[in-house]
Amino acid sequence: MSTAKRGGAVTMHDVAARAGVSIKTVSNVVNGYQHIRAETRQRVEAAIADLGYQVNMSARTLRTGRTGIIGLAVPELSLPYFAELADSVIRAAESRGLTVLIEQTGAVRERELDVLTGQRRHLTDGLVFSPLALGPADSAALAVDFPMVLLGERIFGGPADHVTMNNVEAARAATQHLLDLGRRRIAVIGAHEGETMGSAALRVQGYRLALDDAGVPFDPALVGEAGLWHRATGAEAMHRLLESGVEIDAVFGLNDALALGALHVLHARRIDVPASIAVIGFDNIEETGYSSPTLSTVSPGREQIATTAVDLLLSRIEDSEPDRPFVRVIADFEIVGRESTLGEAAAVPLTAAATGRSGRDGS
Amino acid sequence: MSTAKRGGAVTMHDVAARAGVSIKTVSNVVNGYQHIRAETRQRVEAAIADLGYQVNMSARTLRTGRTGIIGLAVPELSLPYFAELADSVIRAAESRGLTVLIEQTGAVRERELDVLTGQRRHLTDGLVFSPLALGPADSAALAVDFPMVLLGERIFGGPADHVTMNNVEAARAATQHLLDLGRRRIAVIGAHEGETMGSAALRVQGYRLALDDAGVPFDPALVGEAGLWHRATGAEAMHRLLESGVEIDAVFGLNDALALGALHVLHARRIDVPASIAVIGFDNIEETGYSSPTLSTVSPGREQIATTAVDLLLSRIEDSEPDRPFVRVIADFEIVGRESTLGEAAAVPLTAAATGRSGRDGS
DNA sequence: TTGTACGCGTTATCAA
DNA sequence: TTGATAACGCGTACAA
Repeated sequence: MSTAKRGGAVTMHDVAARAGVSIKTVSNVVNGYQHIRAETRQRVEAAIADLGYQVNMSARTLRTGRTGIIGLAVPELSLPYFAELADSVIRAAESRGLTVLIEQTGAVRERELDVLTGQRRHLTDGLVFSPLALGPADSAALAVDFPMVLLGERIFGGPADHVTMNNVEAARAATQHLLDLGRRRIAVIGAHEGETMGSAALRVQGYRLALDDAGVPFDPALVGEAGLWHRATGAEAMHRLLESGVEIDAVFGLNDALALGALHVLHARRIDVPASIAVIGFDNIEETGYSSPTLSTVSPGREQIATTAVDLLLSRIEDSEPDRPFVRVIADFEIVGRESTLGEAAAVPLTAAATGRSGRDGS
Repeated sequence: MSTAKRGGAVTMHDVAARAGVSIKTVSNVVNGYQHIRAETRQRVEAAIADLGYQVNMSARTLRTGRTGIIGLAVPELSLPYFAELADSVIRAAESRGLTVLIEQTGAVRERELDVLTGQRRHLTDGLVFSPLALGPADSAALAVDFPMVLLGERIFGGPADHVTMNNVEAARAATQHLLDLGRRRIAVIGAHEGETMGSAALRVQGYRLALDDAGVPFDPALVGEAGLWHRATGAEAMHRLLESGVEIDAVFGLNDALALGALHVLHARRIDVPASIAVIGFDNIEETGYSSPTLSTVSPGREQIATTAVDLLLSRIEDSEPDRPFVRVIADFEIVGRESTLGEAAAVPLTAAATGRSGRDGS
């Protein structure tokens, strides 16, 4: 009936005594062991209900070495994309009987490294990790001896399972969307100078490929740097671009926060979107459906990413496929056209043609 | 050096052997016990570093009964307010050496009750709980035997510590802000029919008090219901109000998501904000500083709420003040005036006069 | 100041 | 099908 925890928790011994069986039998019942006499099982279950017994997870963990908890390390929950991702991961984990422990790294390299070695790892059976600050040079640190799945493409050949999306193709499609609307002076916001492997570099690469295809020359003056992908940095980058006097008729924000920051600045300056400048983002966070104007974006299949990551992690935890090589799963994407590129036409939101691709290959 | 976890974790015994001391001495060093010879301590620390020893949390938990983890139960992380709150709680907990385990209830009553009795409670030392679906009738279920701090005002005299804000006064101030601008036909969005104790009821109450003070008659036709406080429900409520043909010159969204949904509808209908209709929200989520127009709102002192909640919980966990009665802490608030009420004047965001109050009283 | 030995509540091994 | 008993790794009396 009542749950006793503080002050004398009820243990298997108590249940065993009450049911007149041994502790082992109680354990068997609790763990769904099959070969138990129905009558015995019922007695034990009655005793469990009477006493309000609940398994002591610490003891079970100590004994089995498994906690039933997985870690999720993200930069910050106050970034909507990661909050929504966390939501999806928690749901996916829950449906598989797992609990999620979230860690915020602040996208700080040192803290990202901590996540790999810290005490908290002992509380978890595995880790879903979305690194932002680590680079190819940290590849060695990622060779951990516990189950881990990496999200995002920052570390390419890392010694772990990866779930990512086709950043190059998705960015290319987003840029193509702008080109299809007749835009030729397309700025990009959120580039990372000198980076070669991360999402920023890959998305810029897709942007350039689309330009090339269309025979539009690449103009470095149209590239806006932004280290952190926040609304504030997007606003600053947009501001700088406008101040520079360069001609612009479209903006590709490498994520939605950047694009929303840019939208904010354009609105403040009374620049019409999309008539004068069209804007597209990346991530399809919920907010993009409600901004003014609503924001066109790339939908990265968040649910798919979350469930795939949890499943891959679980297969490592359970070691169901012992020597499976590390895989890289590429999630689908989709261009979502809204008012910031289509104008009135998108007032009743419609989803543009799916240009997603997916695949799965060893790595 | 290297972290060994799988395949033969290194234990205190290994460290003790390596350092040539007993396991007890290792334990003393690990736990910062003072009376240890410097030389001994160094030998032990060297052994710990050499072997890459890390404490086994499960064993420690089993022994001490404390996990170092606190639970945080919120409706969903995809609601920006709760994502930002979780961010703050995680930071506050971290600075006090605690880890946070987040649970999503979906604002479903059954799941909120589960949070109080489920297995997960065994993984945590206490719970910070933001219930939405539970009502006064569930008061008994809240009389739990583990440390808990409730967030928000839904259950009034609940048998637990509370951290809340002065919903009535804050809503009154928000409404007053609109009245000060000369608005008289102020709609409110997010009301909950029949509710008497929750945030919705209290905020509506504050709204009515402000109207009374100003001698503005209350008009039920200006009240828009919205069960869930999402952007989508706010948009629907705004839509219904406009369709009803009632005269409106301002809108008070009981939270920011509702107000942003309303803003979206007003924009779609080409209704000028704030010239025709001024809008104010509640929560001061980051998005409000970037919407078009930027959204005036009530800032509830999120950081203060988070740190206070964690501190109260910690005092219960450590039982530092054994028979302290349950307290109700009321956090400060502040009206943040932005473009959606002030128009151009707020183009360079400025924070309006702080009208917050705070207090702490037994309950 | 340090060591010995026991117990926290489970699961697992082996016999019965 | 069930029971007795030994770990799991750590903290802590109590002893030295």
